[in-house]
Amino acid sequence: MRRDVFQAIADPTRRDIISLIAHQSLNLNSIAEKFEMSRPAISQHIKVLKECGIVIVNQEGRERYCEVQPRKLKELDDWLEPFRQIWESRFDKLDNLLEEIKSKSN
Amino acid sequence: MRRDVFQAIADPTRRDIISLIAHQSLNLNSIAEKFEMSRPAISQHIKVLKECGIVIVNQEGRERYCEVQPRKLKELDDWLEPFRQIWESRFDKLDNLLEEIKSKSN
DNA sequence: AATATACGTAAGCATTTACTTACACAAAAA
DNA sequence: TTTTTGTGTAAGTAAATGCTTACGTATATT
Repeated sequence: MRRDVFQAIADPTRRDIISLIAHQSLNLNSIAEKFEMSRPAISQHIKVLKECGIVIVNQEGRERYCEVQPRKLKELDDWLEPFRQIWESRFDKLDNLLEEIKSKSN
Repeated sequence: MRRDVFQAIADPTRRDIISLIAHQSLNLNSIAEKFEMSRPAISQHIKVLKECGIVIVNQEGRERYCEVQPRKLKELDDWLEPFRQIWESRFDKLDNLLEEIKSKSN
C-alpha cells in the first residue's frame, strides 16, 4: 500500500481534517462531529494521515488528540519548488496576462 | 469522477510525467518511452492531467505535444500557504531543531 | 495507393479506496 | 460495580483506479 503525503491529501475529507486541526489539536469525536460521515470513516482517515506522518496522535485518558505536523507538508512544497520557479518567471506571467485579457473579452 | 490537481498528482507516474515535460514539451510516444508501462497507460495518465488542467496538448500533424501549465500547480501552493506559515514559525523551527538533536543521538 | 506511424479509446480485470454497520475494549463517570 | 464514553478494527460493498490487450483512425511516408 502506497502511503505518502501526495496520496494522503488527494482525498478532500482528509484535506478538510488537516485544515480543521491545523491550529488546534482535536480529539477524534470532535473531528467526526464536523463531518457528515460516520466516526469510523473519520478514524480511518486519521489512520492514513498518521501512517504518512501528517498527523500524530496524543492519547489523554480515553481521548486521542490529533495534531498536525506541518513540517510533513513541506514535502509537498519541496516537490513544487522547481515548478514555482517556472510560474514565477516572466514568460509565465505574460501567459497569465494574456489569459486575463482573454477572459475579460468574454 | 473527481478531477482535481490533488488527485492528479497523487499518482507517482503522473508526477514523473509532469517533471519530465516541465521544461520541454514532448509528444506522447517520447513520454511513453521513458516509462516501463504501455503507451495506452501513459495516454490515460495524460488524459487525467489534461482534464484537470495541468497539461495542455498541442497537435502537430499526427503528433501530440504535451505541455505543462505550471500555473495550475499553484493551486497546490495556495492550499499549502496557511501551513507554510506554521512550519516557518519559530515554534516549528524549534521542533525541527529538537528533532535534529534527537536523530543525531541515535 | 499501400503501408507505417502516432495516437485515442473501449473492454476487461485485479486492486485500492472510501465508505458502512457491527462489535470489542479500555478509561471515566455514576 | 455497572454504565457510559471514546475509540480501533473487522467485514462487507460499491465505485474508482491503474493497468493490459485489441482495435480504430487520422496523418505521414513510400
